[in-house]
Amino acid sequence: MHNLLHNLNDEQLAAVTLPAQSALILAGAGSGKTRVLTTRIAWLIQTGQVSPSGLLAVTFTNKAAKEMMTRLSAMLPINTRGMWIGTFHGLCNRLLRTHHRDAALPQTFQILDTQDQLSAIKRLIKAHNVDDEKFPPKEVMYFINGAKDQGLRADKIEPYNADERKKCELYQLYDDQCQREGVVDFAELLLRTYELLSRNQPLREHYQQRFKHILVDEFQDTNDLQYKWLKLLSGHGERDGGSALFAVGDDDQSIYAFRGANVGNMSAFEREFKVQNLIKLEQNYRSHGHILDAANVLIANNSKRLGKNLRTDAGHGEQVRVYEASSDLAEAQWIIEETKSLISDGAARSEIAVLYRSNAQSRVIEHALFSAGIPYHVYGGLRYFQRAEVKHAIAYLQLMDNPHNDSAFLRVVNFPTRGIGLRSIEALQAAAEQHRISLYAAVPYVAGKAGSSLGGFVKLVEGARFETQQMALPELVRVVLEASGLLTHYQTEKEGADRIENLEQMVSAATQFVSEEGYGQGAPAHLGPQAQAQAGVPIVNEDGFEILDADAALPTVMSPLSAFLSHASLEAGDNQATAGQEAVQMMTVHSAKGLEFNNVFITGLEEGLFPHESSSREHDGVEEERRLMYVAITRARQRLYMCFAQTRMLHGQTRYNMKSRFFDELPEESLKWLSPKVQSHWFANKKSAWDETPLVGSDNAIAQKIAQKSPGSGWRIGESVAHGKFGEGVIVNIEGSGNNARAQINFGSHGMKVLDLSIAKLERLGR
DNA sequence: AAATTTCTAGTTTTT
DNA sequence: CTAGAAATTT
Repeated sequence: MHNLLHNLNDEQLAAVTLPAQSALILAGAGSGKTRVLTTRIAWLIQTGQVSPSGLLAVTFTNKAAKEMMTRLSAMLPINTRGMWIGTFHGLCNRLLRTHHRDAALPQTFQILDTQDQLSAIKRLIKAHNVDDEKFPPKEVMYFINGAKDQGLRADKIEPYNADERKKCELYQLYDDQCQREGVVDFAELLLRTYELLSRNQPLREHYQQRFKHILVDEFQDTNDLQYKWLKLLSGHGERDGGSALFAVGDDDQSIYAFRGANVGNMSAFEREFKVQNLIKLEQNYRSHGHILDAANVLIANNSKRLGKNLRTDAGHGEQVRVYEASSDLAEAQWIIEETKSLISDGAARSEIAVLYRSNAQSRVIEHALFSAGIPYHVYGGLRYFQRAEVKHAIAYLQLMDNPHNDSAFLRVVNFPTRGIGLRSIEALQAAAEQHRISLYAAVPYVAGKAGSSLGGFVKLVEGARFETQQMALPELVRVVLEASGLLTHYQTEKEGADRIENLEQMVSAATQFVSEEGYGQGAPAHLGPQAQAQAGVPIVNEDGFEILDADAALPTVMSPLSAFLSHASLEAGDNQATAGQEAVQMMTVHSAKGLEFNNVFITGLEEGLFPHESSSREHDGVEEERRLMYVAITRARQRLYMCFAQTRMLHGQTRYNMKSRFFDELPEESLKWLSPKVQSHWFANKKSAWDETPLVGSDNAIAQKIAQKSPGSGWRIGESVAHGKFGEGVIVNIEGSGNNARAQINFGSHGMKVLDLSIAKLERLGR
């Protein structure tokens, strides 16, 4: 038994072997968080404290869930497939499929991804003649999702003003529309499950008693609804004790507030669950000392922290290399040079990561890497199931499984084109609106030519369903690709080769899905759970309430087709981990979270970019940016580079930025400035002046000197200056001349100022 | 229905 | 500037 616990440090061991009570594990970057989580599960099972079916492990990404299962399989000889390990959304999907009746959903309900949701809202706004200038669909979507993420239905929101009242109305209409169509969005999966369990006592108690242990990864990323969901499921405040909730997270790596994550859940959890077991994992196994020092010193500038300090046994290692480039192009060029020398020193390309704050920054660097002939891989493009052609194919499959999905209907009713134009659709929408039914169901109500062409489309879908009745999923997919006319369509299109390839790939995706998810290879794709079920034994509880437990994996509650469609929505496919050739890894800092590399470049460290300018407007925005910087730094194992540029093209305009404030928050001794640290003759001269005369006097003297010597003209755009009150800044623009010359200066955190050059006391920071 | 022009927004992302 | 959507023309 104890081999499991081998090689754990004291902190880790303590966390793994905690008693069955609520616990909060503050797991620093690179402290072996996943290891603790999986070993804890293995230990609980191996010591007989809980059976594999008695615990629930929740993650945010499929990748993390898979990783956990893989590691667990390696530790214990158990089948992890049937275990309750998954994402919030995946687990909710499983519960809702099993209890679809109680949740008031059709068994074949479908999941809208963000694109589908947006188009559904656009449709709604149009149908109700709402001004989309005043209520942009995106904004309405954020409003709805934001409300759902807090667990709020439309009728529970107290609108601030008329606009918000309208949004609530739209929210309600949207929910009605989804209900009619038999579709749910991502947030709905969680909210619906939450409501199901809170309203249905026998069901709730069943699952509460079942899950003796609940383990949550990345707890700092939970939103309000997810926290409520966990509280409910753990039976907090209901039964004695409730289940043991084991939360693992790092408040310093909370970087998803913008999508509803609430770090406050960590302290709320500690308080509300009266957590006695708080363990900090502070031993870092990833980074060398200077890198860790930089991270520690930087993050200490944040006020709202639970408090944690990483340490390493690895020794200081190299200093962080800092480079100031004259332009974004020069920055990219420098990255190329350093990358080349890393590679020639034997570094693997895949161990070199270039990180940036926003995607727009990747272009220049990509271009430079391309010109230099260095292979690279950019993370975060379109994912497989998001590609237009794949979404089209999916839409046909969706219609076969649930014809009332209007989003799917509209996507393909005239694609490939079959003479169903705008007027036909409008007639159909009118009929659907009138009878309050789906577009598909409204087809018989449309008369004339439009009616017959629409009828043809319905026949196509029905025909495909009939034809594929006895087929296994991969075969079904192939038939639908043909019958829909998609393959033919792209064959005739000149640039359709890639798209055809993607469509073909769907057959193999289906094959892989069927074998991995445990569907009998030849099982008919349409076959309902009843026909397949050999598991899923009904459970009768004390009240005589019959529950079909969502016990075994999905095959018992879903047809292969439904399951595949859920899979397509919930797991949009990897764009990550294209572990193809050896390539330099390029990604945003956000997507670098959880990864590590021997060599890391953090680029574009400029005020306005990183920290991003919009962060200063948000509550605790700069603290979040600082955490983001902390995440970036802690990705590096051995060598870390930081760089910034004096000028940068952004939105077609040249911008002059100051270096990031984060440089002032890093320990001097851990940094090695490769370019001269903004010192020139002027600066040097100024220094001697400082020595001779008191502060204020010297400032004045220099300002006068400047004013006399070169009234207005001596300054140039892009130049760095310092001001007694506003600190360091960059001249962005100069207007007027002579004694009237005024300069627009970007003082970073102090904002943009326009100063009269003959009056303002400016000193030059040479470049 | 396809091709062309015009407009417009422009952090971060998973499910 | 520039990608992607929307509007407009052919």
